[in-house]
Amino acid sequence: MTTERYNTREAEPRWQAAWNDKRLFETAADDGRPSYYVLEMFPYPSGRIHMGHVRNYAMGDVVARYKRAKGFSVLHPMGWDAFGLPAENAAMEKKVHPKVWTYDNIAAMRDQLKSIGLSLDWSREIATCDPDYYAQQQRLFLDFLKAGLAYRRKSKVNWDPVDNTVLANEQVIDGRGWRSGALVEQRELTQWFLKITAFSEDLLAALDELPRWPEKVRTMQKNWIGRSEGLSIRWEIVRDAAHGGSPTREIEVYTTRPDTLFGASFVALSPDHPVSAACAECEPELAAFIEECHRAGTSAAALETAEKKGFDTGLRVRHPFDPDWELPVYVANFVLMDYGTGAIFACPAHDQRDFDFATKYGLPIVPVVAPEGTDPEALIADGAYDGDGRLVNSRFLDGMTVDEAKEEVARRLEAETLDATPVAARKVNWRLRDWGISRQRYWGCPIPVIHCDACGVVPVPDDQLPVLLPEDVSFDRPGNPLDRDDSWRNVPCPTCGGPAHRETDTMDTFVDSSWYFARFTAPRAGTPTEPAVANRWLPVDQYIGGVEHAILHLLYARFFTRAMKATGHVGMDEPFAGLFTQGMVVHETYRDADGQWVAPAEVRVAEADGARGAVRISDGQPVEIGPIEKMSKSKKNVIDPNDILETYGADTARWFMLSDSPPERDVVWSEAGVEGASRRVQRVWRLANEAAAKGALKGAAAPAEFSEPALALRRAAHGALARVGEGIEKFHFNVCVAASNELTNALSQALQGDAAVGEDMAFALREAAEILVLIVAPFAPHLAEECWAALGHETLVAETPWPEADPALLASDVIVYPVQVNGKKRDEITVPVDADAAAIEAQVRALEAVARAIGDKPIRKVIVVPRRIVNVVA
RNA sequence: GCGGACGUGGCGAAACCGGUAGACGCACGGGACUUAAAAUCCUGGGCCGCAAGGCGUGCGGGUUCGACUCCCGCCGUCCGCACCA
Repeated sequence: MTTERYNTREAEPRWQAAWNDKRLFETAADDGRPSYYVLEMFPYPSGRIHMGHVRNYAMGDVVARYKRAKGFSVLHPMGWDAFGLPAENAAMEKKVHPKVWTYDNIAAMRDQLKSIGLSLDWSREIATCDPDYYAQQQRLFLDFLKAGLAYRRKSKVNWDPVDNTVLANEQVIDGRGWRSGALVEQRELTQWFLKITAFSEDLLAALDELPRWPEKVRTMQKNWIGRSEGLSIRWEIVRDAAHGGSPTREIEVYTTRPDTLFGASFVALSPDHPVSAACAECEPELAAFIEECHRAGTSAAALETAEKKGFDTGLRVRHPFDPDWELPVYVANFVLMDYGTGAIFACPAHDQRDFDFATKYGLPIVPVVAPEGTDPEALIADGAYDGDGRLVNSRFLDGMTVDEAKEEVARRLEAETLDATPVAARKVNWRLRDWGISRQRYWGCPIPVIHCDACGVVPVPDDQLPVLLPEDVSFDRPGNPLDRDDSWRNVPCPTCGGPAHRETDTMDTFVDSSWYFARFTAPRAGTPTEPAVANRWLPVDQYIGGVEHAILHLLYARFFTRAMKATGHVGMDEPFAGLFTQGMVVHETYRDADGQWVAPAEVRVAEADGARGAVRISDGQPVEIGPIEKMSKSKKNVIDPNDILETYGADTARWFMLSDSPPERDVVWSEAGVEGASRRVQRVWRLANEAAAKGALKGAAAPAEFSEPALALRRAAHGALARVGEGIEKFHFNVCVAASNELTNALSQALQGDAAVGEDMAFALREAAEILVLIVAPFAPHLAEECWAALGHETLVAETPWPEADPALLASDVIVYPVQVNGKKRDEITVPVDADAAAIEAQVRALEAVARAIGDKPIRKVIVVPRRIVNVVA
């Protein structure tokens, strides 16, 4: 037995160099092989990779290496999502230019990623902050502008008056800027939008044609897009406010429950509704109420718990079905301006919000829907009823089902008119809004337009692209450096030559990641894509990343692909045919007696008397073991991949990431688990060397006859081979690892003892070792190369085809039938595969265990399920 | 509140289409090798029970010769969205 150990630190860089020298992972030109595009979500260059990256890229690499071995032409590129706020923060805090900071980080992370041994085509590397990349993004933007898919409008934004910048919703904490702590204002700014709503219907419908996406993600997108069918109803204003009044003669509301119209008790307006504003002009108390709503509205926490509040405007509207029925109009804090028409009619009996409101202000609550045989009043005794039923208290609707009543109301109101136009119209409403992409930031892709007083918004002409970011900027003052850089900002108008200025907003960084997968297919092209090449590779066959991008990134990318199709850059609608969302890497947390977090590296965990305990290594003080949580700096439960790679090597880290836990679930990182993976790596290496010494020579012919032990080993090898291939196709990597472990165990068994082996076993040993090496290769590629060389090969595993499992060895010539009596297993019998049911039954009836189990009852039936099981019914 | 997912040994988990529940691994026990340890190898184990046997996939029902798997009703955990009319 060999006592040496496999030296990962020496071997891994050596094999990486070997792959690199042969340029094995650079994607070949179209050579007629079927193509396969594997992509993992590209990282933000924070400066260090984390364990989540290792897991994500290990999964992608398994697929890439497997598909390559299966004969596909594989595209597996890597790049950097390199624009964004952290670079500007670093510039402010550390006085480093964002560009320098970003490219330094990229260099550091590239080295780290390369040490993992991923089969990436580095020749296609892109960073979204490369002028080459964002130049093409500017072309796309201008094409979208021309196609009407980009436009400018006024929009409310969160404005931080101290930092002079716009904040995203998630950057506003309790109504204050996350950085400055200043009270955030709502400001109207003119912003650029991309018209994602142009594709609402298609983005929704096409989700049903993405069978290889997780159901969860499709559902989340469906909810986000939020299609609803309803009726838009115009209510005539019959009495104006005491002083002043409404600018219009009517109020339009949107409802999905027109059937409840006879249960209407009031109309409610959003505080931002134009009619609310008009009424407020002569009604200081109302103005104050609206102001209060705005203040409360900035805090998400306040919104959740906010009490329903309203203010009677004094306006009265006429019920569409009854000229004598007048309803009050309130301004209510729970009505949203940007959904529907910003106004609703309220039916308290069948909507909980309306119910709360009506209860508070003493408004009527009339039930109009109830299941047959129930008391409508009792139904709403302690809350709104939103279930199904038949109409009551509703005149001509009485007795109808909800659906019938909806249809009847729509039909009648479409026919009625108010001021010569129909009172109501059927309407489909969407929750999805257009995508605001303006950011008042430096480190992003400049929006390539010029503002001219005479000509308006002028696109930057193609020969003046790209609009490059100026490099000489300072971050010592708040606000957008582009805005105060006159030499960059002031330019002549491309149309009239007069004085003009550049757009100083840059694009949301989600734009950058909305098309990078397409750019990878022709990363150096002078146009955004080369359509013929893009069409060969896209859609991405397998995309892998975290669920946290289920909505925004994935929805934006789906929109972008459609917009790029509309502008002639690609030929398909969907960017990702297959999507896999992997779970997080989590770790135990530790706290000392003072409640301070302690890092895993400072802790020693030991088991004593069956209970796990932990102490701090430095002072031996006990440390409390806390819950397992996502790795985060604040809780200090972070494992640095660098430490792992140095101690155990890349293969161990990769192997561990893919063992045990199913890929879609969280994986708990533990020291013991890594140690285990490391032992497996060493064991495979040892067994491969032993098999090389004891097994047949490379390329030896198969003997005609195999003894039972040799045959068993061959079956184990081919069985594992089949299971691993199947497992990879289905993303069951943990099952693949288990299958390769089983083969490792079988090989180890066969290698026991010092006796020389026969020709048949020698052949089986080599065959099993080679299969083991090849099926382990996608998971632990360096190890595989080392073993492959030990087995006498001069070629690389990375260029070796995936072996075919021999079907004859997947099936045994005998079958073990479990024998049940009344569904409980009592015995088992072994019969030849071709044994017929009658013979099996006879054998089972004769079993002593069967007789014992049935006692003196007669056998009623014997069920023989071919190749599966026998059940005796007594 | 709405929507979705999940619940199997001490732990992570596996189980094809309804057919031997617990593969594989972690941790643990016993043994071999060793002056000793590490490493390695062998070996044990769902639970209760001396055993025969019984009980076991969150709980309660149902369908079936047979249910982790299908159906109905609960309980629990996690995730997403959230005043969307």
